[in-house]
Formats: sequence, C-alpha cells, structure tokens
Amino acid sequence: MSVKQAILALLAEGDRYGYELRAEFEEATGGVWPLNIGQVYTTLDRLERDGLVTRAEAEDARQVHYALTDDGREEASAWWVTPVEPGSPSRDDAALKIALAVSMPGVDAAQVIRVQRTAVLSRMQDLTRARHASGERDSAWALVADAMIFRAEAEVRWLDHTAARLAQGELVGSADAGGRRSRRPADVPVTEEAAK
Amino acid sequence: MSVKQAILALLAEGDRYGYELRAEFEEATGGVWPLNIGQVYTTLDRLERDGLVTRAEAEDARQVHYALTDDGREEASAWWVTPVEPGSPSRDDAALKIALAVSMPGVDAAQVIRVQRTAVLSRMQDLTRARHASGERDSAWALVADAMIFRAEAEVRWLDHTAARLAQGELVGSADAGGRRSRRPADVPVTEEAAK
DNA sequence: CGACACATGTAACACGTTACATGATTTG
DNA sequence: CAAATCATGTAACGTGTTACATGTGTCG
Repeated sequence: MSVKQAILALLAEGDRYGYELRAEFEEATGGVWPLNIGQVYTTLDRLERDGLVTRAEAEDARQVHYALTDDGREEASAWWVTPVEPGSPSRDDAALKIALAVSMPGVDAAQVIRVQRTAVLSRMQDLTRARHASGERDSAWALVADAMIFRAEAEVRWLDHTAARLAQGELVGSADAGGRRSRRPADVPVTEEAAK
Repeated sequence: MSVKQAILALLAEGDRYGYELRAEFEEATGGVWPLNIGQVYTTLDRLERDGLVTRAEAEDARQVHYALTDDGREEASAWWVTPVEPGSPSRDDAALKIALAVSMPGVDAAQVIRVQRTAVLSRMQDLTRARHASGERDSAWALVADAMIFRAEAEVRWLDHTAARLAQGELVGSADAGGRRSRRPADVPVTEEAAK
C-alpha cells in the first residue's frame, strides 16, 4: 500500500522514471527497505490504469517518464494529511505468536518469550551501536533506525510485562479455564477502519 | 507467513478442520485479527501439497480433517524456538512515510508528524480504556491489546523525538545538502535474515 | 573485450482480502 | 418454514518476492 503512495508522493516533485523512483525511495529511507524494481514497474502500470499517472515524454529514449494526473496529485496531497492505518492491519507477528503460545497447552510460553526477547534485544543493540557510530552522517537512515529502536524497546518491555504476567498466573495456560470465555466487548473498535 | 505457522501449531494438538482452525486462531488472539476462512483452506492446500499436513478421516462427513505429517510436526516445534523476523520485513509504514516527508521539499513534515501523533494517541487511549475496562475477562485479548498499547506508546515517543530533531534542524529538509551523502555503513546488518 | 551500471520489462509464486457459490444443520 | 450458523470451496485482485530476459552505455 505504501509503495503506491510513496511513488505518487515522489512524482509530485516532477516527472520521474522507474529506476529513478526506486533510487529516490531508497535514498529517502536510508536504504533500509530495498524497493523491488519489478514492483515499481507493475505499480506504475496499475497507477496508469487507474488514471493517477500518465506517461510523459523523456529526453532519453531508454527512459519511460511518468507524471501525476490531477487525480494523482489529489491522492498524493491527501496522503500527507491522513494517518497511516494503525495496529490491526498488519498483524503483529510476535504478539500473535506469544498469544498462541500462551493459549496452547504443551507449549512453554515462557521460553518462547525468552527466545524472542534475546533476538529483539540483540537486534536492538546492533541498531543502537550503529546509530551512535553513524551519528548524523545519514539523517534518513538515522530517522528510520530510531523508529526501529523505539519499536524494539517497546517489544522488549511488552515481552517482560507478559512474562511477568505469565509467571504471576494471570494468563490462563489452557483454553478450558472456566468454560467458554466471553468475547471482547463489542464497543471496542480494534479492527475498525480509519474514519473516512 | 504466520498464518501458516499458526495453523501448524494448532494442528500439533490434534486433528482439526478448517472452520475449527479459524475459530481457535481467533480465540487464541482475542478476536483482534480476524482470520479469513478462504485463506485457511488455501493455506491448508499448500501445506498438503508441501507434505506438512495430510487429510485425516472425520466422523462428520461435512468436515475435512487435517493432521500433521512428521515434517509438519518438525516445522511446528521448530517455530517455537525461532524468533520472528525482526524489523525490516515488513516496512514500518509510519516511519516510511515520515522519512519520505522529511526528505521532500514542499512537504510540511512537522504537520505530517502531528497528524500521525494525534491518530496514534487517540487509538492508544481507546485501547487503554478498553484494556482497563476488560480487566482479565479475556486474557488473550488483554495480551494482544497490551502489545498494541506498548507499540503505540513507542510510536508516539518516536514521533515526538523526530519532531524535536526536525525543529532542531538536525534533519536536512532537502535531498541536496552537502552533496551525495554517504550510504549506511556496510557492517550494519539491518536487512539481514535471522541466522539459521 | 568484459564487467558493470542503467533501464525496462515478464513470469511465477506466496500471501492476503473481498466476494460469491453451494449445501447441510440448527434454531426461533 | 425462515433465518442463522456450520462448513467447504472458488475467483479475482492487490501487493510483495525472486528470478529471468533484454538491451544500452560506460569504464578499466
């Protein structure tokens, strides 16, 4: 979803061709998330089909330049004032796995938590070291690295919190404790779409 | 990816059929992430094709039961001692968007950050309220809700941190400050796979 | 010349979503 | 009986990945 939006955003600055879009995307995000060049072309095809971009003339015959249409320009500017979809869509793989581990008899949930904690902590330390070493040489990379570090810290905190609750016996280990449990209250809009 | 693993994990407890797998998945995760029933069947097809599950006999003729093969059992138990892939794969949509906003001239990155902060904070407060109201009535839901709350807190902190750095002028607003900037140091394994 | 970067594409597949079709069983 | 639930599937499409094919330009 965000690749499409990112391409529209980049095109708002002027005509671009596929290869160039990938380079600018990776530059803007510090090279952390490599963007598949094939996907750029197929995404541009869809955007053209949907009337958000058009082909523009290029000085170099090898290049295929694209420009925003009016619809595309509107979509691009609307993106900036719309928050990204929070939480529910995409599932949190770690939370999903731990929740499953806790609910299943025969699985040592505490150990699953420990394994995850070790991996996240290790990665967090790598990132923190690299972040300090890099300083401000690449501010785009630093910005994204900070996001990953903050998120990793939160995951560690949550894992510790969950491990503590598990040890405290606050989490029922097997699915059949006290009969069928009540569902989540219906007024909690966990899965709701962003208001449009 | 985790749907496949979750199905294998659930099958480790015994034969299950598709409908049942969805119900147990949603029960274990507090109903936060609805699991598409169609995906369950197609995933089971792939798992059968790959020799991780086989069809088993069912007492009720309407149901199609599946059981783990030896390979499937191995895969399921290996999952519990393997940390989930951290960070890079799947891109952090919010970080991506803010990084893009900061790098692009003509975009008010500070406002993009404010919009995102407001949305995340609002969602976090909804979750926190619901979490307190629910107490321990549904421990699976509470566990997942906690994960989302911790993550949302981290996102708010990162947004504040980034807004401050932006105001401080630590983030170059345009792409051409000081010529071509150096790439991220090659020894930082941001995109690496989990060691196997 | 040969390797590499530039540049555009296609094919196949995994995974996820929405929507639809088809029946059997249960329940008001 | 009618409606809801149970249960299995298919089709189409979006998005992402890996891999391959094809050709030009540049540089050692």
